[in-house]
Amino acid sequence: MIEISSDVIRGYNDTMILFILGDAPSYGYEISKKIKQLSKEKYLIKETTLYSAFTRMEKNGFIESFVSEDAEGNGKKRTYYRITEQGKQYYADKCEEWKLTKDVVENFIRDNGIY
Amino acid sequence: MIEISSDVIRGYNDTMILFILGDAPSYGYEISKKIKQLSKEKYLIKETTLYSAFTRMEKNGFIESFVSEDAEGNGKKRTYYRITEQGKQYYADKCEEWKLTKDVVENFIRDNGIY
DNA sequence: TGACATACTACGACGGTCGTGGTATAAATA
DNA sequence: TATTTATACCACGACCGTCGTAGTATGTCA
Repeated sequence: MIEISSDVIRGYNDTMILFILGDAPSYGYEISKKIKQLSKEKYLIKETTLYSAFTRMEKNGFIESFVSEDAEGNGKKRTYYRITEQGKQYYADKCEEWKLTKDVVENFIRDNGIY
Repeated sequence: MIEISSDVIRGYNDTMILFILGDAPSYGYEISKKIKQLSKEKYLIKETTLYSAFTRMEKNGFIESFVSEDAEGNGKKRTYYRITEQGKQYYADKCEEWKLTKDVVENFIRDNGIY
């Protein structure tokens, strides 16, 4: 089983989080579950990576936090994050960048790595 | 003009170098020119990134260095690198990993970044 | 009772990238 | 002849996203 090293993904963790926040505000644990699910179990974001991304992105103005009870109404307080307009712009830029990146990298990939 | 941040490419610089060394041994300056050319001027590897990749990959056994006069026979000595069997295996693994990575990231990309 | 899932945070190490600056030779241009 | 540009390489240290470790706390299920 091949694993995706996090160094490859580096630079796209933020994009994945913003993709999810584009649908609705969410919180740490839920986001990590959604990343797992959307990647078909192929990628699991580390907790520390996730929460430090929150801190960084809030500082950068890409997301905003607010404390709220969760949707199930069980009275639990959670720190939710919502995407900002700036975050949406950043996400759109990243989507463009991805296309370029893909084009570039694929020039250096051989099918099955065979010469 | 959108630029590819190096953080995205991080983790694939080594792969690009090994792709080029898969054809024939080469040296720093030539490799950087080939990366520029193969990426259609969309990616320029930084000199320091390139030379520190050589050091790292030689330590890891992916490449071997040897000093030789260059092909034009002008008597200039250059430090050439050649890919090893281990390097070929690493490159093949990276090609496989790339497919996975692409699949994963694309689940989080929206066309034109629009919701 | 004990394991497991949920929910979050602090701290510090790791390592690839990159800015800065240095050395040296050769060719081209003014 | 003087200067610039291209070639060719390296040392050093800062930066920063990632991640291992560890800790806190609550709820659920067996």
